[in-house]
Amino acid sequence: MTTEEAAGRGAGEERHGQAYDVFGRLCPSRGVFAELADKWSMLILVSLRLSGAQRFSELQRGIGGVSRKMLTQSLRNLERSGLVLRTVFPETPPRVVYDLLPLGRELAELLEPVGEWTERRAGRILAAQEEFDAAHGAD
Amino acid sequence: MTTEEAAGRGAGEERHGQAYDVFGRLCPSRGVFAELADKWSMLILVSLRLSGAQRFSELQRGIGGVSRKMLTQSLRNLERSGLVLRTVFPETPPRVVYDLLPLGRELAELLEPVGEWTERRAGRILAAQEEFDAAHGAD
DNA sequence: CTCGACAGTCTCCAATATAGACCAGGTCTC
DNA sequence: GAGACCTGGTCTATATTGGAGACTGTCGAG
Repeated sequence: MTTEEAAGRGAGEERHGQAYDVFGRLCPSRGVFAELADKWSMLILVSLRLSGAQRFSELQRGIGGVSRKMLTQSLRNLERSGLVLRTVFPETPPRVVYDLLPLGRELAELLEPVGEWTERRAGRILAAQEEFDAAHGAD
Repeated sequence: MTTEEAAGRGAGEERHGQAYDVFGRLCPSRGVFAELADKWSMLILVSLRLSGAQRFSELQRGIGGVSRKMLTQSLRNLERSGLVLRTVFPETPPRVVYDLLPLGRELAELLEPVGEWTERRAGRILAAQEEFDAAHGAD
C-alpha cells in the first residue's frame, strides 16, 4: 500500500495486503506495469523467448513494423529494468545481441500465452468487431 | 499467414503454421493485439476479473489514474471486440454495468498473473532501474 | 436554489509514436 | 582509393494520442 489507496478504493480494496498494487495511481508498481505493458516490449520479450537471443536487426525483421527508434527505446527499457541483457561484440560490422535474463524469462513465459491467445481468437474478435460496427455504425 | 510474412522472416519463421501471426505487421491479429495490449484495457480486464461486474464509476475509482476519456475508449474497444458486456439500466441516475464475456474472461485469466508478477517483482525491477541509472546516468 | 452523482462527451494542449534522413566506423568492390 | 554497403543506432518533422477539465441533462439531497 502506497498511502493514498489506503483511503477510498471502492472496488478492489487491498486485495491481499501486498506491498505493491498495480491499481494504485501512485504505486511504483504501476509505473513498472505501464513500462512493460506496451506492444513493443511485450513482442520483444515473446520473440526472444520463442527464437532465443537475437541481434538488433534480427529483432527488427522478426517484429514486423517496429521502427528502429521504438525498438531501441523498448530494448533500453527492458535492459534498464533487468529483464534483458545487451551484449556488444566490438567487431566490424558491430554486433549487439539481446537475450532474456531470468526476470525477463519469467515475464516472457507469462506473456507467450497471451500472444497465442490473440492468434487463436483473432478470428472471433474480428468478427465481433465487424458485427459491432455494423450495428453501431449504421444506427 | 497474411501474404507478406510468407516472404522474408529471418527469426520467427512461421512458428507453427498458424493462420494468424502477431509478429506480422500486416496480420489482422497484430491489430487485435495492439488494441488489447494497452495499459488501461489490461487493467480493466483484470479489475473485472478480480472484483466482478462493475459500473463505470466503480471502475474509474478502482483503477487509479484513468481519465474518463480513456476509460470510455478502452471499454468501448473491449465491448466492440466482444470481451466485455455493457448493460445500461435506464434509471436515474443512469447505471451502466460492465462485465466480462467468456472471451474476455479467457484473456483476463491470462493477464491476471502478469499483474501479480509485476507486483511481486516490482521491488527487484525498481532496484535494477536505479542501478542502471547510477551506472549510465553518471558516466 | 445550489450541490453533487451519474455516465458520458467535447475541446484544447502537451506528450508520444512513426517515418525517414543522417551518422560513424569498417569492409568489399572495382 | 572512391564509392557502395553493412551495422546499430540518433535526430528531426509530422501525425497520433493522452490527459485536464469544462459541458450535458436528469434526479435526489440539503
